Amino acid sequence: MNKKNRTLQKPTKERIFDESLDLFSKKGYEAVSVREIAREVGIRESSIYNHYKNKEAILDAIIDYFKIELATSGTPQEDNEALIDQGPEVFFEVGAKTYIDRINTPKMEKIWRLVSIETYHNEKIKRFFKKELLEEPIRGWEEIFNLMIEKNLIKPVNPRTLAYEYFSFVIYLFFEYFILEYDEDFESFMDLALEKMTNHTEFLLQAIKV
Amino acid sequence: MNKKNRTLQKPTKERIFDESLDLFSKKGYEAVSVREIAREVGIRESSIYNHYKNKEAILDAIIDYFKIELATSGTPQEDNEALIDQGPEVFFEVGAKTYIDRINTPKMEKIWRLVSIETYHNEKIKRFFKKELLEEPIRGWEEIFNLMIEKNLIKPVNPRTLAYEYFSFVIYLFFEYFILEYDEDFESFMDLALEKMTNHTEFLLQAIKV
DNA sequence: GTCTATACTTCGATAGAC
DNA sequence: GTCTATCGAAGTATAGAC
Repeated sequence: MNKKNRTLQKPTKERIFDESLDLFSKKGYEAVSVREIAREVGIRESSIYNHYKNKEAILDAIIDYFKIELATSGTPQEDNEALIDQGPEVFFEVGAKTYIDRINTPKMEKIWRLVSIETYHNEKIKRFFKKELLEEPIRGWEEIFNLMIEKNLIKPVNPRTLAYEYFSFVIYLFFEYFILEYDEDFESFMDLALEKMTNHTEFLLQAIKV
Repeated sequence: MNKKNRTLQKPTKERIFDESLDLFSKKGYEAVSVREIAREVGIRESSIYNHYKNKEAILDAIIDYFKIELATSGTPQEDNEALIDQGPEVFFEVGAKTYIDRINTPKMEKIWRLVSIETYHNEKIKRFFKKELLEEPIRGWEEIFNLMIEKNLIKPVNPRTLAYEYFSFVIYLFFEYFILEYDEDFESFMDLALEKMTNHTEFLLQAIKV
């Protein structure tokens, strides 16, 4: 490849990252060989090791990227306080937007899929999922519902119960999409998922409104 | 091994089944080798092939066993009709009992775990999960809620929405247990899960009671 | 039905030339 | 930084003796 073409292309390390993510998210980490990654990138497998220590290091890089992207997305904690006074409707809307924003690029969508399918047997991913994608959001929503109750915006139901009521449905939708229907059409799934989520929040709202 | 000991022992085919299930549910299908199964059973790997055509045939046998066990458990359809008149409380109780019954033996618990972790990348298991463990129950619960509305036992909320409200939480609990917390203590998880499920059904009940 | 022996394949990873 | 060449380990599966 001449110099001109090379300057037009992404660096090899980034191409390894992208192709690995593509393959991992489609087939699972174990089912993808280093040879296969190399073939897709267009280099020999031994050249991979000039960029990453081993296969696992590629996975680690992907997870690190995911953590950083998640950390810089979503609503800042301080804004929550101001939003709460506007009532639960606004909050559910912002909440839904936050989750959608987090899968809004093809890259992030692939990593979500990868995290979903590898959680069960990669200890690092599992701990990350439990802590950052389950316990932390539940805790956050509990706090939000608690404040709403204090401000008399909703009925005084146990805020932890409400957090589970709201968030278990989100987890369910993620499960449905990334585990069971990932191959199918994204657009039509998303339409249906949004409709389900709307029904869910409307039901919840109806149940707790003062 | 002499004849007396052999008669006291399970047939080799059953021991292959049991050890395979044990290993698959702990480590995942791909991560278990035929050699490893053979070692646990106490025979050579080549002897496995006298009982099962190949590794995949063992998995198929496990899934078949699971299907049969599921089909013969649970509440018969006809009984539903009679139960509905007793109101939603009774139904939620029976529903919870049904799901618990289905993981009530160590063998069934292991298969649940196996199905949960292999769904993402075994096409047969995925189709089975989607159809029998998700769509069919949702459809069943929709029908139940629909009848309750007709009999004026609950508020006239969209029965499909109610089915999702109820059942997405069940899926969530299964996900939490089999994917995220399987290693941990079953008893203490079960206590917490039952408490969560009780909170959930109480909340739902409160929201839809006439 | 179990054994030994082995064929055959694929994997991750390294050494060293260029 | 990429290549050729190759290693050792591990995998599934089969043939044939007992």
